[in-house]
Amino acid sequence: MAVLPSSSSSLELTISVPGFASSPTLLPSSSVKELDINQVPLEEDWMASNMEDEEESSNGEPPRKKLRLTKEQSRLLEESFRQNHTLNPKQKESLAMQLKLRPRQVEVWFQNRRARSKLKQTEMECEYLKRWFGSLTEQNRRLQREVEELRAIKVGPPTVISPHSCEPLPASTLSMCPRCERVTSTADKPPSAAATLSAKVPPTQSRQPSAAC
DNA sequence: AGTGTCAATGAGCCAC
DNA sequence: GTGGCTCATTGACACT
Repeated sequence: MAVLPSSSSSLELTISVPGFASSPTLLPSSSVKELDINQVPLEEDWMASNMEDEEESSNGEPPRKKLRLTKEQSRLLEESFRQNHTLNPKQKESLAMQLKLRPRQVEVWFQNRRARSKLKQTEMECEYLKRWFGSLTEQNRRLQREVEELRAIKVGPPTVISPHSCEPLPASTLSMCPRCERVTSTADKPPSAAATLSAKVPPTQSRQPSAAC
């Protein structure tokens, strides 16, 4: 599932460089100054500053900088992310050129973007499972109630409607006519030698009217 | 000051 | 060995 990017259009590329100030949007009190990359299009300068960084990083205490991608850069990255969640080296290179970023930065952005995407997906799945759990709980409650009701009905002695008197009769008074094999009630008639039915006969079955015998 | 966001880093795994 | 990935974590910065 693709996560829709937040769209924006303005272009403002800033990079935090300790000791360097150029952005008017930043508070003057900020200790870390901003370098507007849009105004530094020279490849050598950019490369040179990168080389400086690498040199510095190998020599002990590198002041870690925070790059903030511009909206336009983010937009382009999101666009290419929508097309492909991974980049081959050539795509990475050309995208980096286009965005005036290092290929490594593009790569990192895609890695982080995939991570964010996955996190969002997981969160959505979590939400979905929560809702599902809720509905299952509700369904379970309903079924439990139903079971309780059915149990309550079953507790009383099973009764049947007499085919003759149309009155409810205990099912234990039912018997089966040996000749026609129809259910009759001993309560309606005097007891006979016919085999008596046990109360196990389901009431629904014994409610069938028997006109014979 | 506390917190959230996100670029960046490093470790570990895997395929070639 | 190299390169690419995921994952956990760090640290800079913005925002409240």
